[in-house]
Amino acid sequence: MTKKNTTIYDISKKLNVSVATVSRALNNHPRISQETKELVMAAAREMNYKQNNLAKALKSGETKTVGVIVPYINTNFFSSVIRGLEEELSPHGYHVIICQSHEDAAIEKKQLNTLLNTQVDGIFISISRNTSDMEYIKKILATTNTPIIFFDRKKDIPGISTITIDDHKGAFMATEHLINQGYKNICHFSGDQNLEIYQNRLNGYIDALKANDLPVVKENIINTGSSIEEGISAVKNLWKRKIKPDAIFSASDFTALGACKEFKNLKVKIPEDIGVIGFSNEPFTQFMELSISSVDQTPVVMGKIAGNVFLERIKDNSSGISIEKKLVLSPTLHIRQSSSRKK
Amino acid sequence: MTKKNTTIYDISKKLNVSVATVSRALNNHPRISQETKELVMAAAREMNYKQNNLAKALKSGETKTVGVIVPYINTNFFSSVIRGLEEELSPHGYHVIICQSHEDAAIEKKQLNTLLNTQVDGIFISISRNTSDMEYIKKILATTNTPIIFFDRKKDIPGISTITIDDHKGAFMATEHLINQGYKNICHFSGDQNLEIYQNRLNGYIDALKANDLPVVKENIINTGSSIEEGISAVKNLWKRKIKPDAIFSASDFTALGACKEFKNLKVKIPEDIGVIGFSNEPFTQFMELSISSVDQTPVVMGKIAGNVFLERIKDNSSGISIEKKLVLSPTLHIRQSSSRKK
DNA sequence: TTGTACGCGTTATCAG
DNA sequence: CTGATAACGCGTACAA
Repeated sequence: MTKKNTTIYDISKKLNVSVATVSRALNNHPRISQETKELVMAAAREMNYKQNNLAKALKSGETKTVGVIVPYINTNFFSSVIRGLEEELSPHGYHVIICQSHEDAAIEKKQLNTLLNTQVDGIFISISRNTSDMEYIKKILATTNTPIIFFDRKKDIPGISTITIDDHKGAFMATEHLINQGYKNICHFSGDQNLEIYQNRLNGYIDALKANDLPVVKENIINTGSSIEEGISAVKNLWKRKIKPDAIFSASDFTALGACKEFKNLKVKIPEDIGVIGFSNEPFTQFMELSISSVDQTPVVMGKIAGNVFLERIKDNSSGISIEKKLVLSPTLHIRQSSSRKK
Repeated sequence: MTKKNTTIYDISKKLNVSVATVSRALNNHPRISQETKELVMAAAREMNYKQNNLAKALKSGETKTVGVIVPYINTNFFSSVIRGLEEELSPHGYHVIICQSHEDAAIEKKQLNTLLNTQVDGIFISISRNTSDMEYIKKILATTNTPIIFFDRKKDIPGISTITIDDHKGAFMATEHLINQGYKNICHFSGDQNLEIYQNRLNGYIDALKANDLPVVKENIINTGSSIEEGISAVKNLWKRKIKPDAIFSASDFTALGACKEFKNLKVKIPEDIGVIGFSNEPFTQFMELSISSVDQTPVVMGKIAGNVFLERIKDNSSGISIEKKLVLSPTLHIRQSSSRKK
């Protein structure tokens, strides 16, 4: 009762030709007569033949499939990167398998291995918060040809290409924008310092202060995560101080949002009394009645470029060369109401 | 120079046993001595053996991979469904391939075919806006065993299981909530009527009015898409009327947002002068300073249930039975400021 | 308990 | 231009 797919054997039997001929006809091989070509094509259509990519992959060693591992897929940033990836690779016949690490290094490692077992042609990773051990990745690099590409959340490893945005620059721009708006006592909500992106944002903040002859105050660097709640409680603590800040550059839009909520609660006026700017350009930042300034990471573009790096790498691979690339995209500052004090 | 993966042949050669023994040892076959089992395992680890799922799949006919086709992946709803799908299927060893139809029936059809060629074990689809021809899907159903499952945006086809939410109920609840808040002249922003979900929301709205002895006014059903801009312009047109509505039930959160923006612009007070409620429970609806009421579709749950339907179907398949399921989830009403007039 | 040999569906090589 | 056959890596029926 199980429906069987028709194979080139079925076609060859029906037409009394060899499977080799059928295969060649189907692949439009030059040394095959137009006549039989059409004959085969017609039979294939009639018998509803569908090429079995599995067998082809086993033979050729190419699955035309790539894997991508992200912490969670249902965030604006990661789903947008994956969108870009799919749109870049799909026209070249590649499928995209998605895996979630749930911010867990152990799961991430496991996903990586199952992807390798599935013989994907390439793997894209944005590492989890607590990923630190890179030895097993180096081992994979040494024992396989599968290209691994990091995007956004990366570590520097020889042989691995990376696509990131210039977080330092984004943070620098955001901070300097606040300074230009006349804010002088600027706090930073820092995000998880285990990740390079947040280290870079912190450094961008510090360097912008220095470049503008403002003091770097240790107490103004607040260690937060990336949630609304942490933004709220950070502001609560801040407002117990005698000397209060007049601006906040948050490494996350969500903590920025939490801050805005709490400021409203405290009847502190934005942007008059305090300036706020976030990072990521989450959709909600522009929807708010009091729109929140933010740094855009152009995630769809990042995905497309990651896909392109992979395609180039595949091409280079066949010609023997394969040099890692370190691509850094430039972020865009979106200035909105929450930080616009000057007219 | 190309690094070759080690196969069971390599292990068998090294250990001077047959490939069959290696294969069995690796799969923990009962009738194999503990001794050789450990020997093989050790060698496998040492030689960095990775099972080639491709070959296994070709042999077994199961790829342990499913495909999912959605209009776009980077929307909160679809990426959340896919998250649920991945979390349900991953523990069972399945990978998820994602495809985007870009709201184009032709692309959707093409994606479906390439997924079929890749021999996926199942396909999940939320159809595009302009998908109407179902003949080729019926043909696929007739000629292959691959289960196809629709979620959210569906058509009724014998043999295809569907997972949806009760859009009629969600719309009914939303409308009745507005009525209970004392609103009497309620408009509906309707969304694309080619899709069942929007038809059902419209009908839910109409039935709620009837159930509460309110007149169904044709002019109060506004044909909109799902963008902020359309919400804005719809309100602009509405406010040219002599008799103005006092509430809006929008089939989309984005048109609801547009409406709120325009009302602010017009200095119309929400919820005092006009009540607004949307649909989808997009993250931003709760973030707004004036939070927007909405109907939650529980997308992650929908994805998990879709995955579960697939798993059950696979099980049933081997036992010969396979009856389609039509699952309808119940939506949840989230009442927020934009529609809360009574204390 | 272990080994031999075949098949999954394709493509590629070598003959003719 | 076409045909026979090996090979991709694995699991398994059959045999020992």
